[in-house]
Amino acid sequence: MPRDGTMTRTRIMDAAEALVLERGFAGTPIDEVLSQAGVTKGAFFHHFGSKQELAHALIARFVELDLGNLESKMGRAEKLHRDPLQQLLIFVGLFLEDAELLAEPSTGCLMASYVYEAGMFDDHVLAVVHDNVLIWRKRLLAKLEEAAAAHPPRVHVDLESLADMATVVFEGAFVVSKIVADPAVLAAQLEHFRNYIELVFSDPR
Amino acid sequence: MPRDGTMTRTRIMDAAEALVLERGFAGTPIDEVLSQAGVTKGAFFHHFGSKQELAHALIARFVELDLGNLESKMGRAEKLHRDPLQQLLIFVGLFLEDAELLAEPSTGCLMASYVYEAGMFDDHVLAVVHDNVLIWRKRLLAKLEEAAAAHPPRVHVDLESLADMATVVFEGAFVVSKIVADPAVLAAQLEHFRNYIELVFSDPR
DNA sequence: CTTTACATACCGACTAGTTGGTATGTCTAC
DNA sequence: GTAGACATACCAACTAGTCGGTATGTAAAG
Repeated sequence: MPRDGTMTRTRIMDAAEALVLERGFAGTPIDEVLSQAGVTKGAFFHHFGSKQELAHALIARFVELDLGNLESKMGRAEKLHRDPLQQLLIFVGLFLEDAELLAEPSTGCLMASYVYEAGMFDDHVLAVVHDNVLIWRKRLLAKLEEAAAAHPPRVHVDLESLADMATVVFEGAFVVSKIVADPAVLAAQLEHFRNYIELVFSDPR
Repeated sequence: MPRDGTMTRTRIMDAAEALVLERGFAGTPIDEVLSQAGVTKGAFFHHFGSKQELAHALIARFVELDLGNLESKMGRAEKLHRDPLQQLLIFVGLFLEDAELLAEPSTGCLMASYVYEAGMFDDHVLAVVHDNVLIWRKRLLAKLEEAAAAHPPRVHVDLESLADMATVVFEGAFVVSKIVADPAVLAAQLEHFRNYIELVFSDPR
């Protein structure tokens, strides 16, 4: 085996992701990525055939981490309680824990960044984003249906869109958090989301 | 006065806004705007001193319309009912009416588009976005405090972040709606938001 | 153990095309 | 005629991508 290039590749991707989240994909020239990562143009085009290929690598890595986070937290929630409603509340709570540690506004979500430049990417890249959101929907919907079976909702709610609400809260909170330059926005919104679920399914007294 | 240029100016801005929402600001070359608007480079630089000046004009117009929408709907809600909680629910309902008319996903929010390219804009431009979100927060917070006074919340909620939740829902729903290519997302999320407010303030029975 | 062969990792000058912006001229309404 | 509303030609800087070449590691033949 020749020398290992994964270090260089990772440094390029780290620098690129940070820049894309701050300036957008089209607003991030390759040269800027290179100087941030401390590598040369030759190294870049050795690892990525084109800028578009970098875009794909970035979103693929982002989504993989995101799905890992989803599964990890859902798995922990499922082990921490037997009741599906409580599992959901714990699941949100685990994200809340993370959110409360933020010292400055999150750099945002690469998916949203891409969506607001959708015209720059081919369908291949956008499909990764699309699939990820549908996986979140499916995973949360299944859990919501379990919860609804055990705890009949006190008001009528559409469960599929309630599942989507998780993604909506994250994406919306990222945007607002950046606008008002306040890292606490995400935690506060997650708390409202948890409240809502609790109120919807709480047994009427 | 010689010929009226407001028509040309508007056409440039309309074309630019559509393109920016689809491809981002950096991803939208002036030439593309020109061909879409059917005007020439001379016309463009007659109306805007620079591309950055176009960015400012776009967000200023967007925010002005947005604030008009806020005030208009809040005003209508306040005339349709005397109780502040009901006013809030009607307020959200009026946005819901609009959302239900959407035949395809909204083109999104220019503020979010700018935030995900924040590094491209000067503080002057970003401040317009910041101020707008704070105005929404202030307006809704005042109404929420009235509502809370008349209807003590059944659970503890932070009213300021609940006010922000309106913006969060819009921004988040725009993103998700675009990702899953479904115009119904916004209406569904607004309904959840309305439900939540109702559940929080509903008098316990 | 050393030489040869070969593969991956990387370098940096160069190019073809694009982009924001300018310079200058023309037309039109008053 | 003059001032604002355009049009056309043009430029300098930038950008993605290329290309010939080098460095460094593995593996097998001698």
